Amino acid sequence: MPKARTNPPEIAALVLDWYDRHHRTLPWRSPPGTPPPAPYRVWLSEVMLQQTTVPAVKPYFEKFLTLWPSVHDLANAPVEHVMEAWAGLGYYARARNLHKCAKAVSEQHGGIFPDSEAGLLELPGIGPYTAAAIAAIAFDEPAAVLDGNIERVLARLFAVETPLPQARVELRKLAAQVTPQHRPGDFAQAMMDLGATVCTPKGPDCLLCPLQARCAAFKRGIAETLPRKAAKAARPVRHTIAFLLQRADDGAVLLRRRPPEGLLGGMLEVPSAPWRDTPWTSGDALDHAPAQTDWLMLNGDAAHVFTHFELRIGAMLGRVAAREAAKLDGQWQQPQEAALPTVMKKMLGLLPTAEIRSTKSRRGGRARS
DNA sequence: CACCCGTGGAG
DNA sequence: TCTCCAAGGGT
Repeated sequence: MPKARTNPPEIAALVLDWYDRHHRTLPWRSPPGTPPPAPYRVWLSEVMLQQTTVPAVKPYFEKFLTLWPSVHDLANAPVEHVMEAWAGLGYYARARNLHKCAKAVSEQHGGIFPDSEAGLLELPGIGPYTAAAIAAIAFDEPAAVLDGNIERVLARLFAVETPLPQARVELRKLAAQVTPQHRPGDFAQAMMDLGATVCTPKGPDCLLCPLQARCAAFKRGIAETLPRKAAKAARPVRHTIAFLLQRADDGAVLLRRRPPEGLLGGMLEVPSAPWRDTPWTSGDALDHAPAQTDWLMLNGDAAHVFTHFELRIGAMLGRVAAREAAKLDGQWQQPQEAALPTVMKKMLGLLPTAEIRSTKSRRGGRARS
């Protein structure tokens, strides 16, 4: 177990000094040295930022604050509305847990977030990283924050050559050693900014790094090779056929609510044949159609990449009269207006252009592929 | 620990 | 086109 060769307080001082000169202004952040943002804002931003980039989060953060200015507002909102507002951001369990957490804080903590790392850790959707980040940023607690950025900075600073995820034990220890008692929140954000803008995964800009003189990996010329990681598994391909069923009078499409857990849990979906590892023929897929009608195979297709598999999507087009539509399970929405996960929007994107508009003016017309 | 869980941007 | 991966959490 390599020992830190540098003086931890010196590391923090260098990083904080760099942060004072280079910090970025973000909607959920207070400038260095000023009072921290409300815990609600810190929590909301940290959950949204889990495995998600800053540019992707910005508009969602603003939208949520407008819709639900306080944790009570969010707690009192129907979970369906929260899922809808989250649509497109990904990792939908976060939205479910966000709502659960808001209810817990609102109803069990009087609307006040716990101010300790341990207390925060007990809330839904708040894991080790987020608990430490909120404690440090919102409550000025010297919690050791460790995210992907900080892992990279520390792995390089101390030349940790053990591959992830095993290296985490050591990295946690190093994070604790380096975390200062003073301005721990600014320090955590500074380390993450450093990782995001200077100590980047590829092509780190070591010449601009405030820690260059202390960086063991830079000294050995191996900065870019760290942290080491275990090889990833190949991504399998799965196949489905989307059933684009339109209501004849207004062009609305049939959508269904997915089960609450698992992939895209709780989100709306376009009905589709089971996602399997072999391609479908139109005949086989029809066994899974949501209604008996004339189905037309469309020529277009689409693909969507998930974390652990790729989905290839064909589509069939069907049409039912309003009276028949009312009998089917699910809900009818205009294709452009539905708040859907991206993969479902791609399915709707397979609708022939003429079919997306209201079909009122061309009733009886036949779909073409 | 291993696996599951989205998305879009960068190189 | 393809690979990597971003302020991780739940199970």
